Amino acid sequence: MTEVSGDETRAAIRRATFQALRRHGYANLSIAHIATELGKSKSLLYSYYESKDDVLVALLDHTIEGYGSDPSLSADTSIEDTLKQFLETLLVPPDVDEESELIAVLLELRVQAVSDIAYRERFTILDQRLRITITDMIERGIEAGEFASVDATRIAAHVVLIINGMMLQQATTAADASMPTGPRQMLYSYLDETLGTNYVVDRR
Amino acid sequence: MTEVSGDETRAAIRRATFQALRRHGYANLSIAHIATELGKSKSLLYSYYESKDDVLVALLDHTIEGYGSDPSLSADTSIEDTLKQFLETLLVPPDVDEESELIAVLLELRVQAVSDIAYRERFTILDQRLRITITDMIERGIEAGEFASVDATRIAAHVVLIINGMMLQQATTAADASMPTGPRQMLYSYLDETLGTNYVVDRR
DNA sequence: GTCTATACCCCGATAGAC
DNA sequence: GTCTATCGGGGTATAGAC
Repeated sequence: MTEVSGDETRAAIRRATFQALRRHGYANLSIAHIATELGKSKSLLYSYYESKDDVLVALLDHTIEGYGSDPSLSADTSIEDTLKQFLETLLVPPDVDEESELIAVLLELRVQAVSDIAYRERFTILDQRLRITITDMIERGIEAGEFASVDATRIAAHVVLIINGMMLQQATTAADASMPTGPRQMLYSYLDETLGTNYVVDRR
Repeated sequence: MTEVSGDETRAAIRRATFQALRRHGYANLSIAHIATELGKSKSLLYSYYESKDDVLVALLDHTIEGYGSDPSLSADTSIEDTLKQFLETLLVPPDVDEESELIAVLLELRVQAVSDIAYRERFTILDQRLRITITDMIERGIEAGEFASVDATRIAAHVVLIINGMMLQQATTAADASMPTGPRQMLYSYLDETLGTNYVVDRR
């Protein structure tokens, strides 16, 4: 089918755009760079997308589509583990390709929201979705008696705030010996203290 | 003196660059835009700076120079108030010009650190400085018996994490009714609970 | 110190062949 | 579906007059 082939090409273009973004950064990203990464000519891109902006938005939409969706584990897994695993996928997302530099790319795209309304809408919804998912998990944990009886909405908003801070710091600062502990430990300690659980984290 | 005049021109160029950044965003910022904002010709900029990048870095250095320095209030002010006022200046910085959109500009510059080592170094140091300043304040508060006896270094790192998250959210998402409370309240509640103080915030 | 003019390059996008 | 060739425009940076 032509459609399938078209979809595959679109997927290939997205991957190429992702790689080009990693290599050159948003500021220096050009159609030529994407085409080189794709191994095809520039003009081919215009058979699938109307403009450069169109390509970028398609990448963004595809990237945040699955990002931050509830992993919904089997029923015998504790809510604590489910929450923990969920947060891990946010901070160290499953490999998109070889290297998991998704956070850096996502951040570069996100900052376009400062001037671009289309981007702003998408990240507003993304944060919202994250807060709702985490709120639900905490509430389930409270009902199950696993967590202390806290204001789930408030905690979830705080967690999303921390996650965003972590992404920004992780992508824009060098490793810093002055940090008392890794940012991921800080998030887990916070949850530990707030929810009354005891997160054990695998160090990296 | 020619030097003084030169410094004044440099300052004017920084202000023009700041305004141009606000109006066009980092991605669309050009020498021509800066010159228009300055009310002078493009080539004049090259009498004061070697390149466009040079202009941007100069703006960055000047901006973060004063940013996050201890306000060091008079001795009769409580440490709680000093800390509170300090955090306020970070989140709603003193007017640079008319509109205080410094956070958006600072964020756009910061994200260049994803690909640019010069930027990364500067923001690593900035975060470091912030953590140290806040750690000192908390420790002074503990010594004075104003705060509970907590791990100041850890709390400070957490606060910087939250501040960075707030900046990112504030600049890249629309106002969101699903938020339980403003992000500033969330920061103050966190400090309240952690330090055992009782922050009262002026709502906006 | 500040200008005009211009060199030179790269970019996004299109036309049209195969 | 994919290519080569090319157009028009805007970008950074420089030369040289005033």
